[in-house]
Amino acid sequence: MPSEEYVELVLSAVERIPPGKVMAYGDVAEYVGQGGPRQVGWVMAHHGGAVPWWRVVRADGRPHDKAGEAVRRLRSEGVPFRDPDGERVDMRAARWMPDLSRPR
DNA sequence: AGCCTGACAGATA
DNA sequence: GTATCTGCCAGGC
Repeated sequence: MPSEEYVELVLSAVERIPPGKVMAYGDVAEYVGQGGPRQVGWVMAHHGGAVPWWRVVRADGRPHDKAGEAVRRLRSEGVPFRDPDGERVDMRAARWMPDLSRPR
């Protein structure tokens, strides 16, 4: 079980993702500098309700909630999809990383 | 220790 | 394009 501090790091990173953009689990892990994609997944599974969880997707662009609420929200934010079905986000265009030079 | 599981990722076939 | 496998990190049994 990750420390509370780790949980906070992950959640704060997710909170910074602007509408219309997304981050992969691995991206979040890289940003917080510890753990891995699966740890981020753990955090989201247990504390995701408090943050814009739908902006965290798999590296291949598939949202966790396939064809469900995530896709609906992402579409309404203008996130580009590779296919009309909304199966996969266009990561090339929608991928985002926090501005390291301007933390907080 | 050994094996299994998971909101994952990358490589390979 | 899909399907599998292996690696990854942390935890549960």
